[in-house]
Amino acid sequence: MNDQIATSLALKPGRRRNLFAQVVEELGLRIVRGDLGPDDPFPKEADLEAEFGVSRSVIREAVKTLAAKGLLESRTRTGIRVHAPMHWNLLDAEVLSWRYSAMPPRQFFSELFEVRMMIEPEAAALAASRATPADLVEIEDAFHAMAEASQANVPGIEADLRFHRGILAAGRNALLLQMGNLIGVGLLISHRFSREAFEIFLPLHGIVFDAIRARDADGARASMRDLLARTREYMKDHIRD
Amino acid sequence: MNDQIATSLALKPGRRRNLFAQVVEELGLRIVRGDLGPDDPFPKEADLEAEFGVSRSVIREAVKTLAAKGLLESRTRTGIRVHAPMHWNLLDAEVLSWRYSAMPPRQFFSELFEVRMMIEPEAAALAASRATPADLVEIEDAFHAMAEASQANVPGIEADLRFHRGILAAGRNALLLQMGNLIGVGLLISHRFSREAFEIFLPLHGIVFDAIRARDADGARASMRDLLARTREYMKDHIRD
DNA sequence: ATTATCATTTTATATGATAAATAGAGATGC
DNA sequence: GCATCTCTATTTATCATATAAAATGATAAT
Repeated sequence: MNDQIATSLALKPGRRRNLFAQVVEELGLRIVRGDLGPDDPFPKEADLEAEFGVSRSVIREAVKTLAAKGLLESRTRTGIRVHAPMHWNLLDAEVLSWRYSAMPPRQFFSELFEVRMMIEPEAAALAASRATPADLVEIEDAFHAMAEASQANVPGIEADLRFHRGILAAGRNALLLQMGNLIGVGLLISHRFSREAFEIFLPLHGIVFDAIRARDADGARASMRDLLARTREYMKDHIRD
Repeated sequence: MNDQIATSLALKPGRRRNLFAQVVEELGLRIVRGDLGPDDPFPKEADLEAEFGVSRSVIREAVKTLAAKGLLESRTRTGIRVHAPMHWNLLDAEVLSWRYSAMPPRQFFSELFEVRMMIEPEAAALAASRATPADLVEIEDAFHAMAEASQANVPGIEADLRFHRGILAAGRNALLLQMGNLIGVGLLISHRFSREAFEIFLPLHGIVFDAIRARDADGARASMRDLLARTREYMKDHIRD
């Protein structure tokens, strides 16, 4: 096989990642974009081999990966079928990023914040009741890293994520921690469309942390809600599609 | 290869599903149970082949599947490494079910309801504002199916799930819909430990639906919160580990 | 009209070979 | 000593080919 022409058609020249990852990403994007719907005939293994110019193992492993994320299903004789969007594992980091690149940023952001608003204030309240000393240290560390990044005028997105994840972790509920991916993409968007947001909202993070450290569940909930609501308002004017 | 002895050791006699699915489940369970932690040396491909008595393709595809669910990572030369639990896709239906079978039911249930309490009341409120006529029909249908199942004294778990999923869908936020898996497992537990719960809480479902149909967001939120809180209370006394 | 049988298509599994990546050992230079 | 560089051995990544199993839809039998 090794059809160079087909290869160059489908596989980007970013030749750093392995073939498997490239095929997964390309097919994942096509599905999430809606190029390939549940009713469209999906190419069978042999066709995908030919199109991407890769071996059967690569195609099969990519298909299994997408199936594991709920994007499709593959059965003997039937072939490959795209699943309806309700079956997709939307909280999976990869699926989330494909979806981000396939949706208008404003809509994506609004959907995302709707869920964050449900989860994070309650998570902060739980953190206030349950945080271990180690949890508090982690959150405080992250906050200091944010402050330093702000001073040094370097992107503090990583520290920001650590801060929010730290709060989720302190809630001591593994399912909550799962929402970390959402926050990650949310921050990515914020930082992409506004450099200032980070510094503007730094003090509000401090208020959240103080409430958690003071074991003030209601205060933690309220201040987290405030932080998120204000960020959402602010970003409304800064995201352009 | 085809080592019959090794095969019989690891693979259950439930010979209905294919080898791939059996290996995925067995390894998934081992990881979620903690038999294989992030620091333990994970068997390499060749060892897994030998242990399960299956070919490389099956092992590789199983490993890719588990990697797609965030349970592990596989790299050249390093081999396979289990990921820390914070990376697991806990909302994936399969991972959720492995986790359920690996945790004390009470703890699992409590963790699960903590998140449902954050999501579903707000989802109900959103549904009250946003539900399309078709959404309302679907929710009502599901409710009637629940009522019929109750009358006929047959398990209405499927209708119950449809009801809750219908509300999530009516919230018109794809990320919310993702929580459907949580609800599914939650119902499975309820129905497993108590046959009566379903009938006891049927009327409360009706109240939620009425509020949504009346476009009463606050009422929908409150009644859903009530339904969940009471279910949680009730189940507290009925789950035994 | 229902069930049984069969042919065909597609994925599932097995195997063996080569390529690529990289952790770790060991050599080198300062 | 300590850093850096080189090489080697190990492991996964990829390719190629063959055979098995599953399941759909047609066809035949009852």
